[in-house]
Amino acid sequence: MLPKTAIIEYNKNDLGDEEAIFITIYDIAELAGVSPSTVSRALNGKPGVSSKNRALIQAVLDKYDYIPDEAARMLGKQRSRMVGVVTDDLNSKHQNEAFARCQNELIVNGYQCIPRSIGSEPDSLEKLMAELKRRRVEGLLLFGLTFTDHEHLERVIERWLPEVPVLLVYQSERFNRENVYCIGANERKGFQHCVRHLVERGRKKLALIVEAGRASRAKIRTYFETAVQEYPDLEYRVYMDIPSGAEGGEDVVQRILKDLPEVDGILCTQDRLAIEVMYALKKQGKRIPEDISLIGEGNSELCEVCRPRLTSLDTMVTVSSMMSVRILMDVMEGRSQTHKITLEMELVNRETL
Amino acid sequence: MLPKTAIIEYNKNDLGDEEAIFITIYDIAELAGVSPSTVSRALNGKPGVSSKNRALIQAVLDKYDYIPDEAARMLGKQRSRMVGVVTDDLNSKHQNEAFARCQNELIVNGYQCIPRSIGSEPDSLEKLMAELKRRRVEGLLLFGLTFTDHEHLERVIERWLPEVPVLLVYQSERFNRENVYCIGANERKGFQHCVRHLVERGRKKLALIVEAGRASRAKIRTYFETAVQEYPDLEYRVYMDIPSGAEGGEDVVQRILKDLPEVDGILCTQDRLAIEVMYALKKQGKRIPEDISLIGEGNSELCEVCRPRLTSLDTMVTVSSMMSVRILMDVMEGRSQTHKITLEMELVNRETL
DNA sequence: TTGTAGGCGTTATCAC
DNA sequence: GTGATAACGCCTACAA
Repeated sequence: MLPKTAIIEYNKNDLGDEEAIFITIYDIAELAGVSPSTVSRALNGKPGVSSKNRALIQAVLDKYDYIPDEAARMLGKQRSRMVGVVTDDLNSKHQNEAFARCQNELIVNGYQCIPRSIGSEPDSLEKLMAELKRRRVEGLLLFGLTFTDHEHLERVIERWLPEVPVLLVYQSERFNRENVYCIGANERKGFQHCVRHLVERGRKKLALIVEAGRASRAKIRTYFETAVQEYPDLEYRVYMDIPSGAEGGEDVVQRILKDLPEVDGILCTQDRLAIEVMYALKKQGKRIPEDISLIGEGNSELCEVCRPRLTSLDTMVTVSSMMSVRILMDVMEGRSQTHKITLEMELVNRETL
Repeated sequence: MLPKTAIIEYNKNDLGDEEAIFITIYDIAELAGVSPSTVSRALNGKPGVSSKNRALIQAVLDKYDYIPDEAARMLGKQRSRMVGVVTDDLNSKHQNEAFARCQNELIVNGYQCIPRSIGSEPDSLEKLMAELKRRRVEGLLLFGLTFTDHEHLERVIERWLPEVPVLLVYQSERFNRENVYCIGANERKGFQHCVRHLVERGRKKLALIVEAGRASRAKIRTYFETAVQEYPDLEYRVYMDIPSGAEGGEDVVQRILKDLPEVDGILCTQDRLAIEVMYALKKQGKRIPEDISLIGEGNSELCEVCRPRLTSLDTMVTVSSMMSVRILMDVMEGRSQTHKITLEMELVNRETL
């Protein structure tokens, strides 16, 4: 039925070196004895193709493992169905995982994902956005806590992607631009919550430990301090920029025990560091949680692996990232206009409170 | 100098609803008073443009934040500069991290990354490859240990991407296809190594614990058994498909202590599970490592977080993934033809051997 | 050095 | 239902 030679001829014609040769709808059309437009219609499941032809074309398509060229397709219908996914920290397990999940979700929704990660150089954001514009993204997911200069961010978006929906994940500040959305957790309430729990346990002398490199360091400190100041008889100390390795833990514990020898409640904004602090405290003869309550932040796998198991404030990064694609899709398909979503953090109690 | 109205007119012409309008090299050409081809040459830094024109064009480019359309570009020069990056396990922290790093490395090398992850359905690999062909990938990174049916894999590659270099990461079996490369660790020697270390510690009664869902389960068992059998006076038991949560640990410890009450060396092929085993053993009154030596696999962050710190076999996944992009690039740019790279695993001794 | 014209593989708009 | 024909935006001979 079908002339099997057509493809071979085609290949022979064009084959210069050993370049990969792709067959086109023209080839398919010729093989099926119809016109390219009919093939295109059949390919896209559009009406206006007789079922006889449809079957015939399908047979040829299958036979030659034909796959349409995506670039040509994008150019043809002016539509990329791409969304950019940007993260700001290669080393964050949470973000890497979020990344993987989002990418998957996007594909399920019929979109492609353009993964990027952003360095700390000030113009890298600018470059990134230009790149994304070049690829005609129809949406953008911006993960991360580094984006702290909101005016700058707003300007960059205005310049490069003024029309495409941008979702800021892990960010709870409402933006003014119509095309910018955000989802984040309520840190203020989260820390309030922790302090309240410590107080309810009868803790009076608290310490806050913030790990080095945390972008939201200043805000966190404020949240903690205002929460503590609601209880007049509390004493507290704050320790900023503590490196998160074993040394960092030992060090800060030394300092705390010197400053506040009767410390009985510690809130540490990173699980990894909290665990080091815990071991350092035990080394000093302190019992956890009998003598000192300890709360970490992140609710990571690590909490289950240390002993006692670490009580930790879940910052909802997993939930945020799971929701992010859905939210973006809603916006992109005009189903929703919610510009700001705030999640409540959750204190996951294990054995150290 | 430059007629500022051109763009605005262009926009007016074409603006149906509120679609995003992109300016083209034709617009730039008109604005700069040159031909489109000259703009194209300038854009790509090609010779054959007077420095006067080059500067002029650049000015217009900058002024209008012009960004070329990537789809059109791909279509024009028949080149995608894309490489597919496929992982097989969304939950693997190692893979997610590898993912992020590779993506970054690829961009540094001037390539784009098409991220994918693959499910367990048998035809998902086919679909994936078709998709990648559609996007004209010029290279492929296949991460993962799930790809255990090598003939199938070979057939799929043959069908969809017979010409593009494919690098199998975490895979040490040499393939016959010219376009297939692999990098992986020497598991056989790794396990031999562990057993030898246990023997050197004077351990006589060993247990191997393999976590549930491990694709290479059978091979691992063989490697362990042959290693053990080199020492005639060793006793051993193998426990397969143990779920890696806390319950799994307790359970398997019960079984081991029943089967082999004087067990003094345990090798567990997953850090997480090894740690649960450790805690379960301690609960049974065993001292680690005085009574029982324990070795995990993966050398993950968890090893540092438990007490005693877990000695673990590093499977070189981090190194493999760091190297993978470089290797693929070497192949793609014709610098190398090494089809198989094998890394030696490393036993990282902490406190449980 | 510059411009013209044709091609890349699709989709979309029309006639028929 | 079908098939020319013209976009889509860029690249690249080839000609000037």
